[in-house]
Amino acid sequence: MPELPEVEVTRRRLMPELVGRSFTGVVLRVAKLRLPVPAELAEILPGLAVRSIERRGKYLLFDCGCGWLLVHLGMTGFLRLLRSSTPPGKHDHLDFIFDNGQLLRFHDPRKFGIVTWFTGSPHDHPLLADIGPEPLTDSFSGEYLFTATRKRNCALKQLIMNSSVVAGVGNIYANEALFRAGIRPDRAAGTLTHQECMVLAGVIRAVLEESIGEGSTCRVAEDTVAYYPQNFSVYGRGSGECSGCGNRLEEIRLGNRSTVFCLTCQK
DNA sequence: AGAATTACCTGAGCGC
DNA sequence: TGCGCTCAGGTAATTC
Repeated sequence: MPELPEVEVTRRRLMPELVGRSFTGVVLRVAKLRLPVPAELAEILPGLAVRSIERRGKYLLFDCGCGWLLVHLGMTGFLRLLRSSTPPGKHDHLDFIFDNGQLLRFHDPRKFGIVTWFTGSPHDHPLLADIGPEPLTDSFSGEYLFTATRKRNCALKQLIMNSSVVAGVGNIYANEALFRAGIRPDRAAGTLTHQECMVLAGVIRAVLEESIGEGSTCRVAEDTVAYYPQNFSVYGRGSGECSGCGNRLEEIRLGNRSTVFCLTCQK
């Protein structure tokens, strides 16, 4: 389940390997992802070099000069760099072959991912145009969050998971951030005080940065990938005890998403 | 406009 | 052993 930290770690891992490299080929085995993978990639990409790899929310953007390769890992997707002779396995839907004998392989059992191509400005792409501020930049702040929560009656957790409010906060880090901020996930967003917004914005940034810093959330070895070896305070601990007070954690569903919190520590 | 619901997909885990 | 069920969850589309 790649969330923003996993996507960022992937970006940082791929940058030094791929920037300056040219595509020599594309092997498309399964095109039916969340959006169809355009077959034209095989004609477009060869000869183009990767100038940079950027990230917007959970989307990876490979800058190819005349256009962009847009990749989303969905729920179960990941990208691996392999020798170009490595035989594909199950769910290895797509390979990008590079001029140094490496291939970038897209693997995604649930096919919730996206691989597509576009030209023009990322700001204008329909998948990217409405994404809110990046939580790791100054465009996301307590002040912003205070404004964004005014007159909003939805549950706070659903609001911070709304990508048009803030980019890239998924279920895991929404649960974790609210626990650390001491705020109940089912609070109506509009009831947050200015001070609570300041705390929450800082905590969202902190949990994401810590996860990126650990770098271990997306550990990629030869042919094994493990997401989230670290321990979470509340996520996945529905029947466990609160690390703060020892009381039993509460598990509810918000927007059909598993939501875990502490009735004592979160107000 | 905002909020709630649904669709997409496969593997793991469970009860029987 | 295996069937059928539920759950996991990002996000766009749809509906209210």
